[in-house]
Formats: sequence, C-alpha cells, structure tokens
Amino acid sequence: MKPTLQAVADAVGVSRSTVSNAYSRPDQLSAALRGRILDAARQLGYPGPNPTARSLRRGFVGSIGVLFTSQLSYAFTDPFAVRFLAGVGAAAERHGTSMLLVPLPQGATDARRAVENAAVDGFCVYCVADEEWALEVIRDRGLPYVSTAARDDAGPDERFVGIDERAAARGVAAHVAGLGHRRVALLADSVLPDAPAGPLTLSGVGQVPHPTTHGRLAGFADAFAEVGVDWAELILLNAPGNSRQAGAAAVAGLFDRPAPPTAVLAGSDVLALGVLDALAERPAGDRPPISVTGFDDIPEAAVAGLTTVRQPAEEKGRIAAELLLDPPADVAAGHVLLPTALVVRASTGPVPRS
Amino acid sequence: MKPTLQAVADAVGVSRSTVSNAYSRPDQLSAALRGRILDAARQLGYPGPNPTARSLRRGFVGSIGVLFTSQLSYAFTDPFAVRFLAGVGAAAERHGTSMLLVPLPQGATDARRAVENAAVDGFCVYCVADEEWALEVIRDRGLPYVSTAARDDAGPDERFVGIDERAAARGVAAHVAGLGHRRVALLADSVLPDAPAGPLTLSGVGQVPHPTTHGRLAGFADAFAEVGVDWAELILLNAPGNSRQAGAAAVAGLFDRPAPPTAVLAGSDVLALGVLDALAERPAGDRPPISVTGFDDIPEAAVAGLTTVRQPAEEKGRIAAELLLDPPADVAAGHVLLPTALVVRASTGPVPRS
DNA sequence: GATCCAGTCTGAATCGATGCAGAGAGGTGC
DNA sequence: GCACCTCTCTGCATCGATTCAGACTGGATC
Repeated sequence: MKPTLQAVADAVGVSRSTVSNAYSRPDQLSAALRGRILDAARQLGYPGPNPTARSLRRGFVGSIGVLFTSQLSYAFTDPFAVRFLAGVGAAAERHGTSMLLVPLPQGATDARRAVENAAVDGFCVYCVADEEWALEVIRDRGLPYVSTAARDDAGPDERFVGIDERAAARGVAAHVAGLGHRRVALLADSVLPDAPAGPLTLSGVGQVPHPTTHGRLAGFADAFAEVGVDWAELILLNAPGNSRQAGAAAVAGLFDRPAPPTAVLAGSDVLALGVLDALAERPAGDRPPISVTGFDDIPEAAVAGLTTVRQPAEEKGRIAAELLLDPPADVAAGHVLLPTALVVRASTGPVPRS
Repeated sequence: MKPTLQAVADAVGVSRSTVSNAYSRPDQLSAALRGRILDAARQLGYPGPNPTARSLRRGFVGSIGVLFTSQLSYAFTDPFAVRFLAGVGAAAERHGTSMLLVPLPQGATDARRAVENAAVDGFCVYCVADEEWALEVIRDRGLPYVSTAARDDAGPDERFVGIDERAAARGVAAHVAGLGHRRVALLADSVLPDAPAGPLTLSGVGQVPHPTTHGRLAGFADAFAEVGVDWAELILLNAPGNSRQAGAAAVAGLFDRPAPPTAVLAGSDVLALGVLDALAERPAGDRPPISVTGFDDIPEAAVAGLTTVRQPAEEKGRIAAELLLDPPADVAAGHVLLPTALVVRASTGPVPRS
C-alpha cells in the first residue's frame, strides 16, 4: 500500500491540511515544520500528492490534449504534423504543461468515448477530418479548444489558428496557370469521406466536406476559372489517406490517357511527392514532363525540388497551444491567420508545346 | 455549472450507482432504463463521467508517460526520437491508451515535481541523460516503467528494450579500422555532463556517465584496441547537445591540426551529419577525405550516404510501450535486445595514403 | 406455498487530496 | 490590561465518480 498524505500527517502528528500545505503552499507553515514533514514523507516513501486526486480537487489537470484525425502512428509519419507537434510542445513546455496525445479508435462511439475520457484542460484540434462531433464533445465537457481548420459554422469566440487555405491554393495554382497549363488534375486526400483512390466527378467544389480540402480545391479552381478553365474541365483525383503511396496510387493510369493533364496540383506535399514517385517509376524514355505542386513545404519538398506553398508548421502548433494556455482577452485575437508563401522550385515548368 | 452524474440520477429518479452503471457496465441494468438515462444525460448536456474522478476511484488513468531527457521541442526535432514516439504511439493505440509527453523543467526540484505530478499509469523512459533520479521518483510512485538505456545497476526485474550499444559500436568501428584508419576521432553528445564543445581528455571510457554514450564510445575503443590503437591515441570530442550544429561545432579546427584524424566516428547520425556539414563548408580544394560514421540510421543518413549502424527505432518504441502495457509473465522476457546492422555507405572509404 | 434464483437497482463507503473558515498562541500598541 | 494582529495550524466539507454487499421483484420449481 502506497502511503497517503494522511499517513504522513499521522507520522508527523499534524493534520492532513498541513501536509498538503507543505507541498502546495509552503508559505502557509513554518519552514521548520515543513522540513519535518518532507523528511517524514521521504522516510515513508511518500511520493508527493497523488496527481489524480489533486486534479480532481483542484479542478484542473495541467495537460492539454492534441486530437488527431487518424492513427497516432500516422501523426508521427507526417512531417507537417510532427512540426506542428513540436510547436505545441514548445509552448506546452513554456507553460509547464504536459501534452496528451489521444488516439481515436475506429468506431464512432469509441472515438467519442476517447474524447470524453481524456483527462485534459483543453484541446488542440489538428485538422480532424470530420471534426464536428469531436468539437461537440469538447464543448459539452466545457473545455476550451483551438481548431486549426477553418469551419464555416465557427462561432465568433471560437479560437482558431490557420492560414487562408483558399488564397494560398489560388496562389500556387495561378503560378501553374501562368506557365500555360490548362489540362490539370487536382489531387487531394479524402475529397469525399469514403471515395476510392483515383478520378472522381463532383458537380462542384461545394460537395467537399472537409474544410481544409475544400479550401485548397476551391483555391485551385479559382485560379483556373480566371483563365477560363472551369470546374468541369478539371480532373479531380481522390487519395484515401495522406501518404506518398496514396499519391502515387491516385495518379495510376493518369498519364496514359489520350489527352493527359500537363500538371498535377496536390493538396499536400506528401501526395505531390507520391506523384513524383509515380513519374520516377516510369521508364526514362516515357516520362512525361508533368508539372507537380504540393502544399505545406515540408523539408522533403526542398530536397525533391517541389514547388509548393509554405506555411509555418511549428508556428501553427505553438500558437495553437498558446491560444489555449493563455487566451487573449480580446476575442478577435483568438483568430490567427498565418502568412503563406509560394515557393517555386524545379517541379513546375512551362507547359510543353507539342 | 456542468451537470454531474448525480444530476442525471436526480433527473431520471434513480440512484447514482445506476447512472454510473449505465456508462461503465451496461449489463448491470435493463436496456430500457439505460436508454432513459442516456437520453436524460444528453438532454442535460452531461458529457459522461468525469475522467479525473473516474481515474481516482478506479486507480488507473489510461495513459502512459513518455519521459525525455530534454526539451519536448527537441524530441520532435530528432528523427530517431520521432520514430521512437511513432512506435510508442502505435502500441498505445492498440491498447486504447493515451500517451502523455511530460516536459522536464530546468531545475532539479521542478523536474522531480514534473515526474511526480504526471497522471499516468507508467513510463517509457527514453534515454534520459541522467535518469537515475527520474527512475527513483517513478519507483517511489509505485509505477511500472520501461527503460531504453541499459544501466549497470538495473535490477533483474527491470524492464528494458534496447540494443547492445557496445557491440554495435564495435562493429562500425571495426569497419573503419579495417579500412586502415588509425588516427580517428570519437564524437559524442554529452561525454561529460557540462563539458564544452570540442576536444576532451579522459583517462578512460569509464569516466563517461551516460550509459548509452559510454557503451558506444567503449565499443569504438574496443575495435581500435584490437588493431593496436589505444584509448590515449584516440581524439575524444564532446558535443553539447545532439544536433547538426553541435556536431559541426565540435569538429571546428580539427582538420587543420598538424596530423588530423582520417576518420570521425560519431555517436549519432545527427552529429555525423553535422561533421559532413562542416566538411562541406570548406572550400572545395581544401576538403580532406575524412571518413565519417554515424549511429541510428535515420532517413537523412541514407540521403547523405552516411555509413552508420541501423537500429529499429519504431520497433524500440513499440516494444517499450508493449512491455509497459502488457507485461510478460516471464521476467526474462522483459529484457529485450534488438538487432542492429552495419550499413556501409559512401561516407567511409580507405584511408588515403600520402 | 415455501424456496430459490436471476435480474435490477440502491446505499454507503471510498479513492486521495484541497482550501476555507476559524481556533490558539504569542506579540504589540496604547 | 484590553483590543487587535499576525502566524500557524486544524477540522470539515468537498471534488465526481466506482463498487460491493445487499434489497426488492417476479417468476419458475418442487
């Protein structure tokens, strides 16, 4: 049996409160008595107040949760997510707060339960694919949260940090359009929740539920609409999951069509790298000069010479945690838009004339 | 005021126990009543049992802690650590357990407090530089833990997953020795706790406190002892911190010595990459053909063509968490040694004759 | 009709602490 | 000598649940 605070109190011959004070409010008792108490505690092997009991009584836990769409193991595979986590970690560290990574089980009920059961003081919600249910649980629990995916129905007091997805996407697409490309494919992760890999037909971008994906695709479409290419002419490709493999799989057969696209705009660097992988796998003589763009500017993008949109990943995480741990008095300040930049590299070039 | 379980009980007109059972043990009440209770809960906005209270009563939390030497933000910077975390995450996920990343504050007392206050059911201790104090706290708390750095004074029942650092290090060093190198430098992170960057003289490898560093340096020394180069002839370099910058800084001036080493054996890939950085920064005409080796085989090592020792990072994390969450009945099975492999790439070559 | 049982539900103790109001002791000022 | 403080320390209510031993109900069994 682990000794409790009571045991220490008995050993020293003081009340429970006094022992508690010895740990939590040293100014409430004489240094001498405090010394005796801590000594006795050491002797008894009392490891200090039980964190859980303390949290219950105090009403807060001292840790923040990070909620991910998908597998926890995936989160560590995605370089962007890792940088985001690093940012959250840095902020948490400054505040002396721990971070709890909560895996979401498959089933809807179980996933709900996981969010309900997380012992945290608040959540950083990292772009959960269909996050509404999670936000609902968090709100029900009365916990604060910061979201990183802009939602249409976000309340005015809802804290958020992110980028203008649509404008950023329009930027990179305008660059591609400016190079003369007109037959282009748009590639994104989970365009529709359960769609298979590959081409997909949608009457409009409005059908895309995930706000981030929606924003990026809409931005791509905006830029091409401006040069007279409308939605119906764009090839939409779905990738189930954000991985190089998924990216490569989604473009299978694409370049062997009668009139293949001359450019692929991907919704993430990881997918774009997958497209480059697919191209690299073709025999050297049969490698069409496709322009490819990504999104995020992860370190690998620089290595691969990928044209992409840079967004400050670590900053995003840091600010998300900061907004959570140290909420600005001004409500407007709880809504942070980070800058993005078009990074042009070798993966895009003028459309080949032929 | 958030509604409590009691409030729901009152609303439905049943006892607290029954409401509790509705959530935790559905078989203890009729489906009809359970339905009424859950409905009432929804109506009241009761978000389910309070996780903290539940943990207190039940005696376990449902999350495991991961303890890092250093800054949380550093952990996400080190590719090896990230893979390790991915492994822990995968295992945690399988068990429906969350993982708590606990930042350790600077002060010794505060750091202790942080470990004492972490609400977890156990710890994966990732190579904490001077981890003894942390293990002591964990043991005092009566919590299980798995260590990843072999310690001399480890009890027989202490769970551990790691590699034979010394043998692995000897392997890569033997490769370098086999290439004819005799004037070599050994580079490691925190050879001595507070030593400055650069050369360091130690009477023997026994003086190195950190078990991992000790093991690797000892292995390096073993291999060279076999070819007649003894400890005193080896150049020992300290890097304060495991980063490319630290690696580069530690070899400053090294290659401009009268009789510079022909090889640098680093205790980690990150440090080795720093050495390569330092070499690459020299004017092309003045770039000595130094052989460089790393340790860990992180993805970047392959890109850089670094000869190194491969160890299964993700596996290490996965097994660490698995040993914690699902302890083997057999004590011996709690001590796992993972395989390593020498990976020879372009960064090592025969010693230049001159 | 007494007994037994399975299925449901309740009451009360308990997990391990915190924090407030207040009690006593000792000292100061007038 | 009385009122008034300041320091320390104590007692008690409380945080929000879980759990176990029983109580009650209605039906089957002999």
